[in-house]
Amino acid sequence: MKGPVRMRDVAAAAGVDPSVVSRVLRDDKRLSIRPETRQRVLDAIEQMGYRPNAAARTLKTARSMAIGMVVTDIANAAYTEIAHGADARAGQLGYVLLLANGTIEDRLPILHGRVDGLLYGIATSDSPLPSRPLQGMPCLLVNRRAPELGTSIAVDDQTGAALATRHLIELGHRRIAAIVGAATADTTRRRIAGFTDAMREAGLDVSPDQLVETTYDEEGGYAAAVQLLERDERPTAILATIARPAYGALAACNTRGIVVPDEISLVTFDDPPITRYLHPPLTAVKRPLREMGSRAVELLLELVDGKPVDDLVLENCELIIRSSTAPPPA
Amino acid sequence: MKGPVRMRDVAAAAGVDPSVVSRVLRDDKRLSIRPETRQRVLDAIEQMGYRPNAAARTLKTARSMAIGMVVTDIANAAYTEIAHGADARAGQLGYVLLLANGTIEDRLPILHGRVDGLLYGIATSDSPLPSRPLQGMPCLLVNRRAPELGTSIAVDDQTGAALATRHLIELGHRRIAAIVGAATADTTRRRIAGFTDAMREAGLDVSPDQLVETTYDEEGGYAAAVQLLERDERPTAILATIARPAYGALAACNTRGIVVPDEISLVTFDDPPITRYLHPPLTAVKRPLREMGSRAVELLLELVDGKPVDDLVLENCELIIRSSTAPPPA
DNA sequence: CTGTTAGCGCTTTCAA
DNA sequence: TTGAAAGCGCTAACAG
Repeated sequence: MKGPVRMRDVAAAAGVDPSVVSRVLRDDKRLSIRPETRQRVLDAIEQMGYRPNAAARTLKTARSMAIGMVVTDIANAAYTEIAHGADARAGQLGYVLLLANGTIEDRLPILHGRVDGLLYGIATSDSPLPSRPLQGMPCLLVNRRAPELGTSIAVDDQTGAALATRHLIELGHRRIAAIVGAATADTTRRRIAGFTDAMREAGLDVSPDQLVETTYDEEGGYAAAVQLLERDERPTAILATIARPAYGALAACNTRGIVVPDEISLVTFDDPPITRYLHPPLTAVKRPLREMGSRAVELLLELVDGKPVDDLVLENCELIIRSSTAPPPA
Repeated sequence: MKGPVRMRDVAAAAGVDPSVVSRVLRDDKRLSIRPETRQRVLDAIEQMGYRPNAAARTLKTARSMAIGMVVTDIANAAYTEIAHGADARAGQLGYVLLLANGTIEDRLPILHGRVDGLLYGIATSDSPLPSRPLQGMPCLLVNRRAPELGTSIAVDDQTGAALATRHLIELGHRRIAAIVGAATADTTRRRIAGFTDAMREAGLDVSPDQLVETTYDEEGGYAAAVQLLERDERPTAILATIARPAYGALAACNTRGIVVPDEISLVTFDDPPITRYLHPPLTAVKRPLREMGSRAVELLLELVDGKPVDDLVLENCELIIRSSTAPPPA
């Protein structure tokens, strides 16, 4: 036997026309077929191990039943979490989710004709944006808002950051610092806004030096924390608004023998399993990332159907209190 | 303008035949064309934002120029690392890597006709195996060996585990325990073999109770470590042969106030960034995961070309010594 | 130097 | 209850 089994081979084996096989396969309502004939077809399919060719079907129907997700860093836990949610929902709706690494600009040409729509994340708002907006491919920006780029889905980072900040204030902290991402990212702006809101609510001022910028890795958070810890008036609490820098910040405290939470409190963003196995387990703002993935798929498919879709912001950030936060030292 | 731009639209705009556009696009050597005509074509493509339809091209050429990678857990850091390496290499070779979540059995039908070949990982060797072996789709098993499943690529876990064990022995440890994965996984067998080899080399016996089985998450490692720590003759060193359980084991020590490495040494497998930001930073067996991804792509493409391919085992595991290992307490 | 032509494997309308 | 036929958008061999 040479080459893959085609529909016509199955048809020949079952003694019917290829179109009949097609309709059996697709469960065509308008097909009336004798049970025995249908069974012959099904048997032939099974026995020959026939698999429909997706390319041919896609070409014919102009629908691939696949959606793509492009992320710049496939190792980023937040995005794999989103992808998880997206994958599950896509499956329920009869679609496959295909994940590709890279920028949407790079991947768009390659994905064109392979997927019906695209979910994409961008690292910071100053990363290169799709210039010619996405050429007829329905696209949804995930985890970030950017009106100029079209529809997006994001979580309410502002409320999330405020939640954490209020928790620290309620514990009695006054000197609170925040470790934040690139100033150009809108997530950074929103998290800073949440932090500032909560501080102001409590009658506390936020001066620029309470905000320390970090890169998106552990190293950046470590450096940022060191800078804070070396100050004359060391903060009694740190809100690390990004996960990996939060781990770096924790390491900085541990390395210098500054006991968390006795001497300083620490809050992180996001809640992968490792969070509760750190030393100490970290209090965290848990963003609804899976839900973001599943809602993203729903919105994208509306877009694919040509329906108008509004930006969506998920409100339900949650604060998970663990042992990295406590009242400030006396 | 309705619908996507097709090749014939470009051709019409440039005043040439579609086949000319095709050949310009593919850089056909045998095409002789006046520079000005080529430029007209290129301009039309650019100006109309034309993107070739992958489905049509795939159907015609019977090559999708995509390879798939199916992993059961997209959040597993080892697989995202492998995917990273695979993606980079695929890109160099003119392919896209598409990542899908699930088992190969589930995904194979859906991917058929979308990709030219498939990389896949399986969780443990007792997870359901593809019964009808993959129906003409070139497949390569990644990160595990399983002769009955066809060609595979893996790392030399045995040497890796031996490397770590010898390090502990050289530090003076004698009572060493290992936390290991499911007995059915061949990686588990190989790591146990490496551990045992190194112990025997040093004239040390390995009794079954020095091997504690864990699930593949932090919780399992935590539980396994607790069990070890509560023994009358507590081990002075633990080789945790899986990353997430290793973090759990560390947490167990930290929680109970058992100081690593002063009171007990700990070695982990794999070396994601977090490893050196834990408390203390962990000594680790670093497997060449990226390389595994890139070599996997190379092998798979040989398979796609119908060439025979032997199983490959990468030898170059590396021991990264950090501060979680030290001589045993006196 | 450029156009014609015949499909790739499948779906779907229409006819028998 | 089933078959015939056209064509999705593209490529590649061959003609001109």
